[in-house]
Amino acid sequence: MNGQAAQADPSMESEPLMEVMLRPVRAHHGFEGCFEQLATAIRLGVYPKGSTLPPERELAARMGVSRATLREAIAALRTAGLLQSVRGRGGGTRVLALPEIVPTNPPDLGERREELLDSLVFRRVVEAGACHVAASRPLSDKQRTMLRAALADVARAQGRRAHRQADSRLHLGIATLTGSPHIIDAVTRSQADLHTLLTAIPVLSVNIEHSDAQHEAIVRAIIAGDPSRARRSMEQHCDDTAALLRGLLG
Amino acid sequence: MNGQAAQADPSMESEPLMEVMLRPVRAHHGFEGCFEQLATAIRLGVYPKGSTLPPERELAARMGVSRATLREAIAALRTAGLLQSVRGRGGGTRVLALPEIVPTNPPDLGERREELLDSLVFRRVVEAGACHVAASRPLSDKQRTMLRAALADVARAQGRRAHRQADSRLHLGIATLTGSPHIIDAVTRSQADLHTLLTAIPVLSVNIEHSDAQHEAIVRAIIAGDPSRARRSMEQHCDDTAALLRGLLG
DNA sequence: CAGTAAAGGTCTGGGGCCGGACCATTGACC
DNA sequence: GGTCAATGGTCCGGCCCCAGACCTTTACTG
Repeated sequence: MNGQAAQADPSMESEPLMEVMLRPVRAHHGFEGCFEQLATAIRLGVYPKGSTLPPERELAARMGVSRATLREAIAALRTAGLLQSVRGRGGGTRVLALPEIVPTNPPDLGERREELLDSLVFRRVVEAGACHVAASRPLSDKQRTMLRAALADVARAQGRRAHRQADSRLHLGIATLTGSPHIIDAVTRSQADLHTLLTAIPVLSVNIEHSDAQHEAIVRAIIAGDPSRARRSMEQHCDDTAALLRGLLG
Repeated sequence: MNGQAAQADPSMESEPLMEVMLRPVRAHHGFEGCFEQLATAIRLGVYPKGSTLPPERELAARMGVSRATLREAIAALRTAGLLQSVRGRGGGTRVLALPEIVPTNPPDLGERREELLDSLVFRRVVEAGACHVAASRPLSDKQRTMLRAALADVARAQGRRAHRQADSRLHLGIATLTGSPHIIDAVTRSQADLHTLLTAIPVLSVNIEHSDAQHEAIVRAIIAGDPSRARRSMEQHCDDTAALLRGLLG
């Protein structure tokens, strides 16, 4: 990189900042972005098996792409066997199946190791922050009920996939309580990044019981309106999960 | 929105989650994204007046766009009087001037009020989280020196704009210490969102002194390797800044 | 049973963006 | 002074994506 002009502050080691400041723009990837988001939403259980996506025109508007581009992404998901489209009134695009959780190849994990470790760090920041914010806000009865229901769903989920999805919905549900689109977006992206890796955690009784106890502590702190306790509980939860995952990453 | 199929969990109020889960893909906005990022980098002082941007080919690769698209964004910034290009060896694209900070129209602020309030909430989460992570890591002498230098730059900055830029560089500098691209990205976006609004804070002696004292506490806690104190100090700093800004937003 | 609304399906012309190749300028080096 | 490398500048064919218009299907309603 060329040296800076004289006016630039020499005491500030800003090259690293210049390095990281300009990042990929994500232009020209409408199809890819659509496909990824829809697959992630289905995978995380936001659109469970049997549910119907919003109508195409509405979805295109919400995602900020043309209907043609959206339709291509939906076509690809249909080809993959995840979606089914039915035309006519009362029709729509329905979730047929959940995406296969492909156990990632060790070399692939190796390639993505740094990125996944970064995602773990970021997850801890935003999920703990989300808990703090959620516990700071007055919650409606409806919101408390939603939270308790999501917690109960995790406890009674059978099998690795169902448990993973219920877990994701609980974490995402907490994020929605913050009322902050930025936080929701950050938690969503972090969940999406780590979903496959989180699914690799062995669903052993002892792990589940520990995890369930931590979830309960988090939910209780949020409902009690105790921001510090909510954050600390989530930090502990993220730390324990991260310890397991770091074992997988090597 | 169409009702869900029978299998969908009725106890989970997931409509809000479905609402927020799918967000704009940002397709087909290469030029816009480039322009915005470059203008922000200049505005935040990452590329100060007189400095040279990386060569076009390198910049295009880093931002993941074609050189043609990047050149269009640079051309627009040149037309705006911010950049100057010189061809030939030893040439390059130099920063001529800083973007005008246009004092935003009250109606505009009103339109963006919710978004800016959200950015304040998000800022608190990611900046406090960044401090926590930065204070948790072993820092090199170089990094400590960078931090102290950035702090000194804020203290000696003259005038609203110079002070704002030095302030941004300190916050961004802290983010770089985390070593986490996700955190750096989040802090960058949050700084970019709030930059204009933060510049609107009156640069009164009492405000500056208070802010400087808080900055010092933050830096001291990070250097001391005290994550909780670093986070709390940044939370306090963000809260005090937010209180001023909420006054502006009404 | 006809009309209507709500859904998906198809087609078209045009702009945005891409990757690559090549040209022109400038300064360092031998 | 010629060569070379490092920079910006220009051009081209092609793909992605867009917005809109219009068609077809399906189920509800009066």
